[in-house]
Amino acid sequence: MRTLKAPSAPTLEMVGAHAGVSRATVSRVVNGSPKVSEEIARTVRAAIAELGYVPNRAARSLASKQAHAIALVVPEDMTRLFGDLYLATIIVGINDRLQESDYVLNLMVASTDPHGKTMRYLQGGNVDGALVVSHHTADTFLSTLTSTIPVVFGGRPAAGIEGGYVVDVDNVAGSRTGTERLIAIGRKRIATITGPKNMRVGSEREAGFLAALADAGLTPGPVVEGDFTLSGGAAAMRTVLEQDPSIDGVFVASDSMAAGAMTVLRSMGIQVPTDIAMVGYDDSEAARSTEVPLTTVRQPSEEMGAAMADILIAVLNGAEDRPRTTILPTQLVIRASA
Amino acid sequence: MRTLKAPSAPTLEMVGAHAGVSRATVSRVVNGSPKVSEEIARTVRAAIAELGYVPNRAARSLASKQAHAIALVVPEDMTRLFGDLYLATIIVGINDRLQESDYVLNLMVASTDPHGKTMRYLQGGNVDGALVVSHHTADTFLSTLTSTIPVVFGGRPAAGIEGGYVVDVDNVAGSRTGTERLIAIGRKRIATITGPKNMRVGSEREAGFLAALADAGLTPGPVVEGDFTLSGGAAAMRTVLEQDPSIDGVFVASDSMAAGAMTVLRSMGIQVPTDIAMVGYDDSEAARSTEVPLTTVRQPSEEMGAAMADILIAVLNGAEDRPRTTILPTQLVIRASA
DNA sequence: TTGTAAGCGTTATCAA
DNA sequence: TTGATAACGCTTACAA
Repeated sequence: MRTLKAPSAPTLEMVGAHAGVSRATVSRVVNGSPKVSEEIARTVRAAIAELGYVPNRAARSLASKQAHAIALVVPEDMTRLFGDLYLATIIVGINDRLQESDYVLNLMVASTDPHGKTMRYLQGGNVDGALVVSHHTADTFLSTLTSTIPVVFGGRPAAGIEGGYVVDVDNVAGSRTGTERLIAIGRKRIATITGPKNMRVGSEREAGFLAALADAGLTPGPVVEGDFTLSGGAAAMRTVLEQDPSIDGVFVASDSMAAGAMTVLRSMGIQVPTDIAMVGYDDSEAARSTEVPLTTVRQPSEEMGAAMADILIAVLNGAEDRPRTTILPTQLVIRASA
Repeated sequence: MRTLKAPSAPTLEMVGAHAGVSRATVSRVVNGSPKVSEEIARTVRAAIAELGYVPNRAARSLASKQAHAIALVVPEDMTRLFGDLYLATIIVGINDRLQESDYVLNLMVASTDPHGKTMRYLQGGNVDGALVVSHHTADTFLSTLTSTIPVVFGGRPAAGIEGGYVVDVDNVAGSRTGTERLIAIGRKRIATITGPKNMRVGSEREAGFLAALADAGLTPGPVVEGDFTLSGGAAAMRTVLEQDPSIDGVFVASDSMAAGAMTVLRSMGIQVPTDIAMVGYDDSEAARSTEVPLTTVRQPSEEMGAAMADILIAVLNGAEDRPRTTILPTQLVIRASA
């Protein structure tokens, strides 16, 4: 049952009274001002703990003209596209860092109303900065944003977008490393199943594959385009085998496709990795669930989220010297398939 | 076109000056108070438009004691577990409704610090209500919340949790429908791969399966417990076949497991649906990516998010008569596997 | 180092 | 129907 009048949340004033100091002093302690004697600070902290004081964000924002909030902007299609852990994991990474700050995350799904409320909200001083999970598909309306508030993109945004910081994964190096694994274990006739070539990730991963082979002086086997789905991977695998039944290794640009490809090999009685070694990409759950556990290239999604948050917070704190682009390394995860 | 010094956002005062009225009147117009003469209202609206006035959320919250914010609380393990579209889709649904209101969504990943900042933040008047995506796993610390602010759970929370509203999916009816599909196409010897039995969804879906068979007067085939993963589904499928090689249908409690199960059938040369018909659950991306597109039971995730938001907003607007529990129906999606 | 006091932009209570 | 005028809880010069 609710009391007639809920005991209102403790204020600075009340904490001050409790600790025998003024509200200003409490404010200083809360904000970690150095000019407070350690003794008083201790008393105040005790009072804060005892009363369970939490700063009122509205009041704080009003007085300081800072929102103490960060927007997480997710293009709508992302929410539909990304079944895999990508988004969720990035969020975990972001959250990790934000938890230590006193910023709050405002989730905005963009594009339901691209030019209206969302933008006005973002530009209206309601958030101090924005994190955009773009995965290379960012809408251009976001470029307006970068001139108003600090923005960090996760994944390089579309070409037209100026300004902002970018955290990205080195796709070329990643697929190069994956391919090199195949070369290192002695495979000579190596094919690849790529992502859609009109997607940046698709072409970048193909580039890394080709570069690794070129460096090793090997001629590439069949290069077949896939669509990042399980069935697409299966279909592509069949095409690869039609084009060249003699291959002994295949680099597949996503784990889902690799899982599909593996079922095809299995059904044809081709042994992995004995007959054909296989390397995937993503280190998603699929990589652990295939019959032969998949050697794959891990994307540091959680680190990516953490880096995005770190950069934005640093910039909000006045860091001027941050590089505009941060490239995170990928990591080869060796399992049984190669 | 930008001035040297960004002109600070227009305030009520400025709009008032522009329109020749007091700030109070402007406030009334903004909030649609009926007691303003239409003529003045028009003038004020013109001034608002001309100046591009947007209310300052912080000031408004401070004065009205309403945060105009809603927390979306996601237990941390959810972010790890739910690769499938479940979470993302619910968020889309929530967002859909919130976009029309003037509430903002605060994303909170719970449990990094269960008893500390998050709870205090939630209870400190920083949000007006909370949406908890519990999927039956809600931590009990959330029960404290329900006595402070309105809470809507998506998925029935753990037993100990009192209060709050619940939006849930009818799992029993869903799996019953899925199983009935198998029966309808003439299968007689039907097995099931269940979810973990200690999870509510797991046991509920098993119950629906058994109920459908009982109604049809059929004896259940093997009932094997899975873990909702692809490889778990594969392993369970092998167990099913060991226990009874003669089955002609299988109801699988998640699409991921169904995908895994299907690879096993395929590798054994068993045709789907000719030899064994299969029905999955979730209608996740996996259902469209399997070799034989999966007939499956769709969870209305987006509608679930929308319902959660609707209910919370209604309650925040003073609705007292809302039922505490809302059950959403599932839907059978027929593809090729059954 | 600490306290006083003036805002921050709204809402809401009174009078007028 | 309108306009003054207090709050709301916090930050931040400015004094002490």
